[in-house]
Amino acid sequence: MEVNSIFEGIEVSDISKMLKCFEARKMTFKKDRTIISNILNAKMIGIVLSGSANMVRYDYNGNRSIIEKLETNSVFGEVFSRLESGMSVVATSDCEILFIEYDHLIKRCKKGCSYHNVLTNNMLKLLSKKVLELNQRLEILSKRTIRDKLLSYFELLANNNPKRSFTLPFTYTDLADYLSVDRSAMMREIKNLKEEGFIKTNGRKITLISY
Amino acid sequence: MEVNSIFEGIEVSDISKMLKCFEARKMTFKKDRTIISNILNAKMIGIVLSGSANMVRYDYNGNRSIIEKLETNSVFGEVFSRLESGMSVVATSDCEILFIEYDHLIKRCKKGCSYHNVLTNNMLKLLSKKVLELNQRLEILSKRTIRDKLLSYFELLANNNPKRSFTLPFTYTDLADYLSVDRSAMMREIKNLKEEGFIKTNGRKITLISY
DNA sequence: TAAAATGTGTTGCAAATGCAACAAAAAAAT
DNA sequence: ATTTTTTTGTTGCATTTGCAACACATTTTA
Repeated sequence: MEVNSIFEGIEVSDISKMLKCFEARKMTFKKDRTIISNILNAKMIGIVLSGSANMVRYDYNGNRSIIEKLETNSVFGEVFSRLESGMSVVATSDCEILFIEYDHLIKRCKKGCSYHNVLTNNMLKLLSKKVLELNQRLEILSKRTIRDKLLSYFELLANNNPKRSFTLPFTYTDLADYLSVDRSAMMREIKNLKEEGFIKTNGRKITLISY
Repeated sequence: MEVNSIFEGIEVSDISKMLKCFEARKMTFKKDRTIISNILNAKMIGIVLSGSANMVRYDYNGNRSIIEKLETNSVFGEVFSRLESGMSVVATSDCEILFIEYDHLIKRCKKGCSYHNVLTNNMLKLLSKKVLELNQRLEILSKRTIRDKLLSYFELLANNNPKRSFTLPFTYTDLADYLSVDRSAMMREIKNLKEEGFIKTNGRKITLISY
């Protein structure tokens, strides 16, 4: 079975007990506020309880790269996804983030909370999922041309949909940052793909054409 | 503490008991032989017991990408690193691979092997490590130019070394595939970096110059 | 609802990259 | 020790990409 939340399969009453035991802290952030920036020290993980965020990095040229899209229940931070220099997490909508020290999660707590096993297994499955997603991301970025990057990303999005049609999960501007390419060059390539009959678009809704 | 092997902290005698319980199979491969190609079905994981291998993919243009370098103790396969279409694992030296079904690892076995917890924790740490590595890889590939890709990869390699000097872990030809760029273009850029005084090279030994 | 900010679509041009092809060096195989 | 294969280093040229600069549409904010 698919695990979506790190607390899946644990009673709500037990969760709040655990959180005390972990000294977890919940914080809220408005849209576009920076949740974390340049954290190198704390071995903290963050859990998106509600809302969404992007993990981004700006290089010295001012180019933004969207490293990762964080939806509700996403886990980020040291271990889950290293926050290296220049990286930050920015809220893309109002959101609630729960911060927990990583070590608390891993080590059996002294009070012998009975749900540590479930938690560990959930972590395992979430991490596996993340590895999968990272590999998909890598596959896309390892493509040599913008065209191939677009097509393999589109393929991924269309994969679940029998009509080979999907809606982009963000703006075209963000898409360019996600694929790490110049926006105008990307738009040009999308235009080419349309003219050559590979795709149809209607705003952010895209349909792949199968010859 | 750093975990390097999935069986770390488990007695050798217990390991062999477990392996029986898991129906694990050990196979040996000669250098350059394909270990797995296009496995989509089996939820197997492979553990490199000795030797090394590369996880590679060829696109329809025949371009090879080195997705991942697998050293001794690396874990690969479904969950750890999805083997998508076109991907394969190729031995880069004679090696021994242990194959285990993923579900066996996760589920408590019926016979109640006592070391399952240790195993799960090791998995967790190995996975965390892998996520970290994947993120580093992503950071490199998300750089927009060959120059920046080279520099951030070199930075990574030099990071441990106070002399800011290191030896490439593979050939320049492989490096190009690892960075997903054209080899000749990469060589040209390395030449530029040398001429502009950013690096010095002596074969595969490279030194970063800090102005 | 008016003004401001952000996103979309487009283009010319310069710069970076990929491709093809080659010679020479180094490594591996016989 | 010779041959064969692989790797390194290089270049000209075509293609792709990034950059800058727009106009217009859409969304957000005041």
